[in-house]
Amino acid sequence: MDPLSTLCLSALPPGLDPAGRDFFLRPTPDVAKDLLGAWFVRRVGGVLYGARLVEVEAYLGIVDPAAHSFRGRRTARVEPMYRTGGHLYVFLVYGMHSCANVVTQTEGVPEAVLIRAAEPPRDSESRLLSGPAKFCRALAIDRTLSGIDLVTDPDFDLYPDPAPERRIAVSPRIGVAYAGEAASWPLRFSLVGSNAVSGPRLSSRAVHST
DNA sequence: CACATGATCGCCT
DNA sequence: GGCGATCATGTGG
Repeated sequence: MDPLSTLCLSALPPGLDPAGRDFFLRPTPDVAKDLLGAWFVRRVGGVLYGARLVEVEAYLGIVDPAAHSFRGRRTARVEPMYRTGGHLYVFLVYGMHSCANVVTQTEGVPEAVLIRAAEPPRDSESRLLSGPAKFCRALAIDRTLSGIDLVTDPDFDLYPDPAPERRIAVSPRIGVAYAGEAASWPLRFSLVGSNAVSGPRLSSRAVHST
């Protein structure tokens, strides 16, 4: 069955405004934290689908050994990371899974936020998007969408949370052991208490208020 | 619950 | 040629 159908939205919660360009033209960890609680929405065949982001990671570009753009690497795959903030960068990992990033910062500064997990509109399938590849699968996102602009594309929108949750868990990024010291940088952010967060359950992690 | 493993291929050196 | 910004399934405690 079509996984998208479980993300069908009859209507968005009231009082939401789509993120404009400026939202994305800020330090990447700030954008990452402000993406928590945001609704990621797309339209397919006139129908609205979406989910609420609960876990993200910041990738800091040329100085970040875990980033695909480390040391300015610029290939066809990574090209969307060099565009202005608000674009989408999608790549394939392990030959079978897609992962989606929201590009940050101004044109030429290749930083991004990896979307790691989201909550579906109805709580019954709470783990459907609890991982970066599961998020992409559930929303039918693949590499053909790499490079689209979330700010101007009529079929995609991002609605930041107007009343952000203050309890944000901060931890090291997942799956980047190859990056040496950078593997321990505190660049993974998640909403405390969400059922949809990926990976090991939070237990004794640092919790931070913003 | 914790760990281990196989699947599968585009991307870069 | 080597290896992933992962997931589902399997085993054992």
